Amino acid sequence: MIKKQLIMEKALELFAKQGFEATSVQQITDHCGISKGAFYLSFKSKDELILSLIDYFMTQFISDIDYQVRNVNNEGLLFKYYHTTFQSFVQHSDFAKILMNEQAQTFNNKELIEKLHIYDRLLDKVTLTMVERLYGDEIIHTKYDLVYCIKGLMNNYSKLILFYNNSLDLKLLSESLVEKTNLLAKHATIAFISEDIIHAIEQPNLEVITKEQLLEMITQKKNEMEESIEKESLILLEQQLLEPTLSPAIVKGLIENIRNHPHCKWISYLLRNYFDL
Amino acid sequence: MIKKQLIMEKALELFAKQGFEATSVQQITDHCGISKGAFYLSFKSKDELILSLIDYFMTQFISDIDYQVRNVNNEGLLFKYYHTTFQSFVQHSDFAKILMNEQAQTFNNKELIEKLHIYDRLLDKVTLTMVERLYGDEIIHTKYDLVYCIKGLMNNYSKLILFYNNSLDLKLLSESLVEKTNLLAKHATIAFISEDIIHAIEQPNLEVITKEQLLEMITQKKNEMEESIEKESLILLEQQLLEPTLSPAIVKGLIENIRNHPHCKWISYLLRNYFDL
DNA sequence: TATACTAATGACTAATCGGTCAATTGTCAA
DNA sequence: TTGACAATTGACCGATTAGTCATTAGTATA
Repeated sequence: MIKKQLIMEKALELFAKQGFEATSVQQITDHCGISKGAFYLSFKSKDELILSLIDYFMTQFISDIDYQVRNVNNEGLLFKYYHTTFQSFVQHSDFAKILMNEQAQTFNNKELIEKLHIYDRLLDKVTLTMVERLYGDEIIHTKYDLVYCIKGLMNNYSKLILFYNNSLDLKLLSESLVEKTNLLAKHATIAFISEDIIHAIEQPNLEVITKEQLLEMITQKKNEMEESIEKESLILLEQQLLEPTLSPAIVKGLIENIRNHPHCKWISYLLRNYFDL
Repeated sequence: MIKKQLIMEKALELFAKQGFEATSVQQITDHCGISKGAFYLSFKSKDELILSLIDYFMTQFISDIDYQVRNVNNEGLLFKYYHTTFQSFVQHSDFAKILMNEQAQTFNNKELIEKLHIYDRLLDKVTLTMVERLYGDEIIHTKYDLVYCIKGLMNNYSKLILFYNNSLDLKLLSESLVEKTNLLAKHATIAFISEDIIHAIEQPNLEVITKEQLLEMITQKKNEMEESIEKESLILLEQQLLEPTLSPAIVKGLIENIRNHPHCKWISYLLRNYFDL
């Protein structure tokens, strides 16, 4: 398990520098100081590695943003949304670079492309929730279009952050985008992206996660964790899933406990959704 | 020369479908119905091929946009700018796909990355010119930021056009973006991209083209062209370069004559810049 | 027809890749 | 110390690649 972490870290560096295809397994193992065979003890294939990386970072990223959108009051939410996103990009800039460079069809792995697509839509969903909360009915006809604009602006400025990350002023950038978003939300009338187009794009629905899947994930995570408040909280949440006895306030507190554990961010996100908190 | 065209066309299709790296020279030659050896009679390497494709399309693309910006009056210019761009994208969607997918570091060819960067900046320059003409002094502090927003929005919507190009309404899309651009131009006050940042990014200056380079290009193009009005115009423009005798109006007319010839678009763009028309 | 030339071919090379597996090393209970 | 088992190694395999070049096919001239 430690070995797996090592490989992921070192591979991330190389992928960010050279791209996924251009980095060989040999290079990765050299960089780790292990043999090629050892690599295949931790990962079934090179594809499984990049897949793990995507999962590892995207789940954390979406969980963080979703938490902000759910728990910051409207005043300042938009700023927090942008600022959190850009901070995450800077913090995990190696991963962000991979995501930028390998945007679309570069991978010849269908599973991976679908995965990226799903995370992309989850992010859209979070943004949509925020936009609805912030502007309510006044943007009912333009909300999908607004989400798309936010995404476009953010993508573009993110590129700047990654390639010239000599300490850009993320606060100013976020403020600038807050102003722009408000302008577009309050005055734009001609929407290009309608609900129809969104539905046409989203073809297969996002699968709803079942209780059983949640329980299975929790069981797995428990084994990976050392004894701690987080693990204890997770066990209590597991019991709550099997037999609801605790009050919403307690459940919310338990989820809060595990929120910042890197391995639990995704579960905390899923639980928030499941318990509708 | 015909062979070169054939290879470029067929390769374009394959690159759009599978990506550059994933397409082998063998596949290209099979698709053309020629041998692998024949490929290397037309191109020194696979890299030279993609390089030629980038040049061929980007020069046309930038020339077209630049022409619109220079020759359409302010009323309706913004719409024309967006509409022309999106139409070009649809018309050359195979090339646009390559450009989208292979965005950045995918190519391990420095020359190519630099080339893309240069075209990118040329496009920014055209957009900046337009923005300055449209809004004048009122956006003097926000113009670079505005250009960057326009780019971000356009990039994002372009993706949509390419991947779901089932006859989207380009007119509506353009109108929608016109409205948004006007909103941002007239009401946004907090600019993130300042002139300083632009200068920091643009490191090496865009080289100014010399008269000698222009003459050389014209000589080369003349040999590739059959007898026509376009060729005759080109010869007259060549003489004008060597010894200015014609009035600006005539020069402008001559440039107009060659504007729509696929092989002359770039030269017409360069000449417009050179004669400052 | 014979000659000289160019255009085109495709078998070949050398390199690199992801992935495998027999052999080796390390570990720990008896 | 021994022996059984797990962890680790790296030489090796088959597949694929860009690029080469001796050979052949096609064509124009004398």
